[in-house]
Amino acid sequence: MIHITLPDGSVREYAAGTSSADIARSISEGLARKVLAAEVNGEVWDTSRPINSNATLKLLTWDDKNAKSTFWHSSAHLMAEALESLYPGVKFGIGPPIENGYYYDIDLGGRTISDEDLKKVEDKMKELAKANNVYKREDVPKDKAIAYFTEKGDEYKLDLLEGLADGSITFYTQGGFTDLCRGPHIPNTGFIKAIKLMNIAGAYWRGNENNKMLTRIYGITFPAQKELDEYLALLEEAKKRDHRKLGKELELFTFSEKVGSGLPLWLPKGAMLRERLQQFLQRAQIEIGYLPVITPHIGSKQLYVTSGHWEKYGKDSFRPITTPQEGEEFMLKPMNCPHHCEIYKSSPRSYKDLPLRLAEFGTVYRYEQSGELHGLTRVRGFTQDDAHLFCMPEQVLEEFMKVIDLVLYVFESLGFSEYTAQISLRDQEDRSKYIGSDENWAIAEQAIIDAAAAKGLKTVIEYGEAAFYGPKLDFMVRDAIGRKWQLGTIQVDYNLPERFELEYVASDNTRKRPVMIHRAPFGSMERFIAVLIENCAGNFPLWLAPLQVKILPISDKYNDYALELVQLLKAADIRAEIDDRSEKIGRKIRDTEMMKVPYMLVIGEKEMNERTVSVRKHGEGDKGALSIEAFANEINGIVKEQMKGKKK
RNA sequence: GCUGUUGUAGCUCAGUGGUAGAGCACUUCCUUGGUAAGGAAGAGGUCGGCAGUUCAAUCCUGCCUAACAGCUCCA
Repeated sequence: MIHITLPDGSVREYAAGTSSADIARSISEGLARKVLAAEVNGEVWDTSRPINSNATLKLLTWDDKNAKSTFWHSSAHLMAEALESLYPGVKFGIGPPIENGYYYDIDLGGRTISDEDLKKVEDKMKELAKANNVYKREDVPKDKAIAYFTEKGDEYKLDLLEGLADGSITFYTQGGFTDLCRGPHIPNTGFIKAIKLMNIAGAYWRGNENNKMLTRIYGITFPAQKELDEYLALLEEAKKRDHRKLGKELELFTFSEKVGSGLPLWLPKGAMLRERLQQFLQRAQIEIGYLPVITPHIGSKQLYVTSGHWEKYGKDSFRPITTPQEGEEFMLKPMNCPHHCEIYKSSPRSYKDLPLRLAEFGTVYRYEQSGELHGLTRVRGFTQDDAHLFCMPEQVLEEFMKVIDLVLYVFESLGFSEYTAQISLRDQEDRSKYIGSDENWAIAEQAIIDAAAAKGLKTVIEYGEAAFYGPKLDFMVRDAIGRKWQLGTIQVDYNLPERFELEYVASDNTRKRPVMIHRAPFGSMERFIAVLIENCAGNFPLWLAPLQVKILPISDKYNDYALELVQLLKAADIRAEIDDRSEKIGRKIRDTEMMKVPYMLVIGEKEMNERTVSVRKHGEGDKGALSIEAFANEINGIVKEQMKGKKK
């Protein structure tokens, strides 16, 4: 007999060789029908796999992350089976589960597949799913495995087999399809009730652009139709919130082919929003000792040779521009730090001056590959809410923690309550892509880990994600519909001070090297606003709304009173406009609602005579009449409340 | 950058080997209407750009460009 420990701590006794499916059945039939996989001693297994010794067991159902992965991985096999039956001779790369669904990379051998074909594949999958085919696991010796895929002519699987040791190779078979796979899988295809193939894309074999490009088909499946419907509804919602769509509709920003791709043009409403944000952060920063500086948009190429950026990114940057007479080379600045280093050097620094915190909303230009450009989240010209903190080594930890406080304050103020922090460290194998001494890297990495721990951040560590000059702490926020975005960043840098030979005079009158911290709570104004738009679906909080109040006269007769109101509200620091078109009130309301203006004031005979306003709130409707003063006070009160704790 | 898809009026989109259409927006006029689209008329396009095939190209072919999806990249 063996002892099985369940998550609640209870221990049950079973015969050796009992499978987790059997155990599930022994608990309840209902549970058995829902179990997709099992976590045995922390490892995910097929439910049919016999357990031969004492173990801890967690039965995994759909709501478990690992169960979903297993489910989607099995779905990838199902899709492969469908593809093989529809397109004989098709070869398979890899078919893993991903965050939402799965994909399979396939080589169609010169054939192409269209969106219409996907429907056929989908139908075939549904048909095969209904057959309730069992996923059968089989240990296969390496030579047999090689023989199988040689016979099949699948060079990709053979390529994969090369990296696998004999004795560790398993095949899974369901229906008529056999695949090289380490598993695990769900019990049978019948669990897959709802299937949707999402899209087709190209992907290089093993992600290397020198290799052949395979066709990648993305799909998602669910154990019930209802869940698929919900997922598709979520996608619809995401589409509605897409900042590119809302940015156009709400007249926030635009792009012009003539100006150039990746170069956003901020329209008046977008600029208003952006300036509100900038002012908000700038005030917060001044309060905690930051000093605003301003530097030009270009800098001598020598500046970037010194910084190391030329060597590292020179060939991927916009080409230098030259002076006509002397041929002197200048770069569009790809970052602000070298300029700030020179500001540091503009005068001798004493330990008493440190930390020196230089802040600039600095616009930078980076050549991003054409295929990378995406709305406001990836552009070629953008403004960083940048600052560089020059401090003594012993101040790093405290400064770093203060920055974390600032970042969290910014997130909270803007409604991002769910965030995670990623500590990005050096690649442990390949250190050639980084500059700077091992010793300084070790110190910097430790400082970040300590600061994050001291602030109680929940963090994940990613190796190989560091910048070339230093480790980072990146903040990822989760938006209203669950998508993750990288925003703020904090980076420790021992390298630039070295390259720029920055110094300060210490208390013992020796010259010492300061440490730099780069940080940007928003990251970039562009990306942050993109995420903000999607998070609030364009319904900005009142303090940020480009236009706060639209005044809607019932007819032309009340335009004068409406204009007077605009002046009164503006005097009260409220952003107001009039809609003086000769349209009916219903039309004016509709148009204003569509523009997501927080407040509408309906003005007619009654309001003019009584010197009141009829308040209508966006998305809520008629709120009744108020005196002008009462309304202005309400607006200012709400803004004040929203700004509470915010440094205004 | 790579693969695929797309590019028609300010916006959303029909359409055809014989030099183009809708709705909304816009302009003017009528309407002065009380909480999500009042009516009429008008104006607006070298059908993304450049070549080629053709008697004839917005439509077919090639190249370029931009957007979209994904890959790769991101100081």
